[in-house]
Amino acid sequence: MSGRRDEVLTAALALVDERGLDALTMRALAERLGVTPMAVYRHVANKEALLDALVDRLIGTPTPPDPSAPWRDRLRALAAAGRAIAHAHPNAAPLLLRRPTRTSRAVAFVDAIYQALLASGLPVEAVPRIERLTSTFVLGYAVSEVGGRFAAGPDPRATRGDGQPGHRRLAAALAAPVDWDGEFRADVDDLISLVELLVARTSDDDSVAVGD
Amino acid sequence: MSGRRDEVLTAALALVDERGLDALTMRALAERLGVTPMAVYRHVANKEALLDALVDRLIGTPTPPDPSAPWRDRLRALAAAGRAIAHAHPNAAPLLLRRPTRTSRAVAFVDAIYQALLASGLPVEAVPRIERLTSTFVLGYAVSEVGGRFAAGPDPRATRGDGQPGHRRLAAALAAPVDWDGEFRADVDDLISLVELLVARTSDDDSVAVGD
DNA sequence: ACCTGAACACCGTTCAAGT
DNA sequence: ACCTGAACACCGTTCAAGT
Repeated sequence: MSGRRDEVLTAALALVDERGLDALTMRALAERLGVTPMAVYRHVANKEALLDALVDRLIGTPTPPDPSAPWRDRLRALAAAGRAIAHAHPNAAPLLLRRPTRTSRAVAFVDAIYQALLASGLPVEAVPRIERLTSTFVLGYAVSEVGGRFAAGPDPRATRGDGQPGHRRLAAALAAPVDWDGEFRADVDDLISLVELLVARTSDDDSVAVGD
Repeated sequence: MSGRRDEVLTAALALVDERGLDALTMRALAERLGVTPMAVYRHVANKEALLDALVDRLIGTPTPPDPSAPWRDRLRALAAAGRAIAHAHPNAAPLLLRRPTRTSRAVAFVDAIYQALLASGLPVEAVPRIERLTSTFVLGYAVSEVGGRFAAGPDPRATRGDGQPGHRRLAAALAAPVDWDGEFRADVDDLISLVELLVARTSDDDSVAVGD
């Protein structure tokens, strides 16, 4: 936890931002720090640990929303914050889906989602599941977006699914350019609608069977 | 497209299955094929292309569901098939979220989802978005699952979010073991409920404003 | 069409040693 | 506490050459 470790992580993240994840080598990192490759190992156990520390630093960036705000706004803010991390560091984004991240900052992030979902009135036993559903979607969307998994290139697209009945019927919709910000907001709003639906089902049914 | 290329991909996938993604090196692959490293380059342009071909092979495995089946069943089958790929090849699974995959097999998979969503009555202009929402979730879930992102280890879990209010309120729910198959089915059913909700909203509102 | 052999410019990590 | 230097066992990929 020496002060130097922070410098190492800052340099590592800068390297990834500038030149991509593949360019992050212990040797390149050492060079950027003006030091021998082996000197890096004083501050980080090995490359795996370096990547984990990087994820922790990424997750630690956003500040959790005010717990007194309405739960819908909190969920929207948390989703936007998760996506913003990937946008701020597109090259590092794939790491977000790569590790358990049990660090305290990651736990704090999850906890903020738990609190928002609890405030919605969702039954306690459904909260962890919906948290995983939500954060899996948010991370998956953001990583797909910056990683180019969604990027339907302009020219190949027209002929892409020609023989496919679904693509043919959707030709017009698929030809239009996509507003990714708008799509993400619509998705998050849909997930909020889903939460509301589950809450409504719970209160409809007063003999709620729990457990076993 | 020579017959040998298939052997190369089969060997590559076997290598990944047995020894992990990191063990897939051009040299190790060559050795498994009983050949010089450079001989592999006759059948695959470079390592990137090898990985892309591997993704295509993974996606090509499942057969699309019978188009005459009810759309809900089709969606469930497609989701299960996507998840099954990750379970069959856990070491290769991370590749699924790593590339655009515009190959014809990937397009066929997406098209089957399009067809199911169109059959649900979802408005045409919402179908691509809900397809992305759905497949992002399915792939994200499956990859997280086999990659250990969800795996809350047994002992660290009890004390994991101690200071966190959300975790504290959920202590009982978080202590219970998770049925991942059941959770996935519940998630897919929830997404189906969401589709139904969007369909209902569309027909409620007869002045559907579209476009611009 | 398919494969080899030597080489180049890299990796992560170990060990023993220095200050 | 922090860093160096040499070494080991690897990488992906090029080029020129062979059959």
